[in-house]
Amino acid sequence: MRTLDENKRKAILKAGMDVIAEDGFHQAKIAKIAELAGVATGSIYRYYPNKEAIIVVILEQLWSQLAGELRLLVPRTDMSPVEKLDMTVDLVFDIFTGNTALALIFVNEHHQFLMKGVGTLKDHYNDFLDLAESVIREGVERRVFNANVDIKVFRHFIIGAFRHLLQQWTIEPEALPLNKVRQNLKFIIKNGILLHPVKK
Amino acid sequence: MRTLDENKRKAILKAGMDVIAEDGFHQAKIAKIAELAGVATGSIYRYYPNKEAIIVVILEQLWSQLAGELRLLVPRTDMSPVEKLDMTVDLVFDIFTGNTALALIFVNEHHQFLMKGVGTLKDHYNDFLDLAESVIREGVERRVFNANVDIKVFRHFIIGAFRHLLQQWTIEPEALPLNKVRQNLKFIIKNGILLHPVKK
Amino acid sequence: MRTLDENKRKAILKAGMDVIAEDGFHQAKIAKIAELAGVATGSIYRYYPNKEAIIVVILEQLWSQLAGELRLLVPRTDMSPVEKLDMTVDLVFDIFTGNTALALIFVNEHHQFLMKGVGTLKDHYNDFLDLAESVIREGVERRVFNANVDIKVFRHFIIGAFRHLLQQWTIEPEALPLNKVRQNLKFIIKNGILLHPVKK
Amino acid sequence: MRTLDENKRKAILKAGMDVIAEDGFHQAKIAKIAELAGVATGSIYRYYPNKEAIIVVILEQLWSQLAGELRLLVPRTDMSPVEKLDMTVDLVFDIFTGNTALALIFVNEHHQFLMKGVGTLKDHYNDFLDLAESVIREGVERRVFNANVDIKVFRHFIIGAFRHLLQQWTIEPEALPLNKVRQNLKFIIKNGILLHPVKK
DNA sequence: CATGAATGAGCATTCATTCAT
DNA sequence: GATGAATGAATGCTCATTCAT
Repeated sequence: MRTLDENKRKAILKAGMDVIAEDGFHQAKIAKIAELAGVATGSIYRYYPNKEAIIVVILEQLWSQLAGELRLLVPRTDMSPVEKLDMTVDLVFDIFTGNTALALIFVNEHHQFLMKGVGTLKDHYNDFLDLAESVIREGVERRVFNANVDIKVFRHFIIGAFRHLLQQWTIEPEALPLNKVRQNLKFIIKNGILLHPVKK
Repeated sequence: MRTLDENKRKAILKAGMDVIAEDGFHQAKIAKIAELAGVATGSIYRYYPNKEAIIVVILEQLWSQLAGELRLLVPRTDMSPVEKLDMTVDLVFDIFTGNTALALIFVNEHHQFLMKGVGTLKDHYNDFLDLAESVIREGVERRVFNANVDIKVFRHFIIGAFRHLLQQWTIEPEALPLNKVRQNLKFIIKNGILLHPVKK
Repeated sequence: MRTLDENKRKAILKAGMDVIAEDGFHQAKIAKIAELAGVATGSIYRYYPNKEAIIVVILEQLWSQLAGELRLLVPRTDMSPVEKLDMTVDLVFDIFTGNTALALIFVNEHHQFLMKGVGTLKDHYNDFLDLAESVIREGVERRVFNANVDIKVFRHFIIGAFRHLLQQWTIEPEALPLNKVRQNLKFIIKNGILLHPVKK
Repeated sequence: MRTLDENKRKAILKAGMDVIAEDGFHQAKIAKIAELAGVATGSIYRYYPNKEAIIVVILEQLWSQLAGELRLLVPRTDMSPVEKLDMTVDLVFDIFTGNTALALIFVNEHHQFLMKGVGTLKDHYNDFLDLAESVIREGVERRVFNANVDIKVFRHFIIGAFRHLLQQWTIEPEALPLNKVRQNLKFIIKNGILLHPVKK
């Protein structure tokens, strides 16, 4: 009989998210997470095998959700590649807007756990990347996006730009409102900085 | 009279760079740095007051050098804003090409020490950012760059894109050769992804 | 539910007392205290925040107990000031007789922690001193003790004499039995060394 | 040829006295002593084999000097035992008045090095104690001092009282002027606290 | 299942002393 | 003799994880 309390599992995840966002993964103390979740220290280990598992689940859920939403977007025939690209950006912005803690974790911790290859995190992340890539590819095939731009580079380009902007936003949210960032980001990735571009 | 050996100081810095790049700052052990540098543990502390000072000096030198080079570039009248922008990107790429360890430290550790506000790191970094901004501004004023793009956002945009691409490069250098990255980056920030951009 | 074991807390205190008495506070090693107490190194820190706290509690208890006993003695109307003075000396001798370790800690370490002003040590110590002073004062008021002797000096005088005698006793207990010391101390503080005193 | 500079030797001793008085022996750093003495760290070891030797020499000189002065006092036939006792107290007070650093070292550090039995410290100290004892003994034999008081206890009694009063004086010199202390000390050791002593 | 007390490996830093110059 | 750079042993404390209750 499985009597583990799913509410408690979620409470621990939420507490873990807040504490890790605030203190960073290495500084985040299990005892503090337990206290915030309202459970005993030892109880954490009934729900998660170790501290790492907590953040991995957080990140897995993040990319799993984004991949899921993008999966619905990709095959739509009622949208142009440009609209899909904009929409992809919106998906990502939306998930972090209003969840600063999650943003901080993505910004600061995501990379190291991706590298470690723990759990299914890499799979979910690659799912998302592949789907995003297919959006670009469709644009290239339909001669809307420039075929000279390497898709792989472009993909990393956007993610990196986004990550850093998000990081700056968590530092000074007023100076860098997400709406402005979102709008500028969309514009730049499509048009670049040149006022009179000369495409060949 | 025996004096502090500047070669030893450099050896420690180099060893610190390698170990920190490999293990990350928090996991980097002084004993390992000392061994790699060929000095005794305690000798580290004759040259640097603590572990943090080592990485801070590494980062200060990085930005100090970049700011120095950019400072020479900015006032040049024989180059167009576009050329200056390309050149700025080159400066940054050049310093990391052939120094994977430095790239890793920039990618993984720079942010936290910038936030801590230790030493003159922030000053050097801001110097660089301000100079880069003036390149953009000149382009806008001379109606080469699009005035509708927020300069602050654009700046973070490039840095973030660059940082992430660099990170990916350290992971799989063959799949993402820096030359290709550099070329694509320059292109995208100038022209965006659209094949037939519609500027207003 | 497992709770902090008060027996363990006492065992640590006792072990701390023995090790600190033997090696001195600065040389006393936490690992040695833990081993003597039969607990793990880290367990020490569940009961006491740091090494200093251990000795401070030891000293607080010492003076707290002495002040408590003296507090009962001071208001008694069935005893003369002389009897109270003798009794005060007895209180102090009694607490150290049979506890060489405590004596050593008082003799060697008390002063520095008093100066540091950690915890409530100073309060308890001052309580004791004030009560002792009131014994003297009563004697002076009732014209049994000499008003020409400065009470403050006299107080330090006794404590110092006692501390040093205690120190000697810990060095060669046989050559300086506490009973003999106690008796002589009582005599000298009352009568001095002169055979035929000439009081004015 | 002995070319070691005796002025330098004295400068080190003086610097050692000041630093040890200020920081305590264990916290006193050789580098700080060297700096204060105006010599290089390594030079200290040309004059003293190790840190301990410095304080031992300081204490040896102290007791050697006191014993020397007392040695002249003891055989004098023009003074009564009471005068000699007073004079002995004066000798000791005089050496510390105006040398707070030496007082602090005597108060805080003397005991531990006496115990260690390093150098001739113990000999000089015992010389002094024996001479002081002979003063008392003379008083007892001439029926001026009370034979019932154990000389050994009395000796420790005075030293302890003195040490503690000196310690208090270094803490709050204004509240406890040495003149007042000296006068009270002399009075108490002779007459005790009783207004109407009843000697048997 | 829940609890929280117990565990113990792990590490940056200090500083008396040495010794190459 | 003088210097001061180099050495490296030594230790209090943290905290993720375990496990007795």
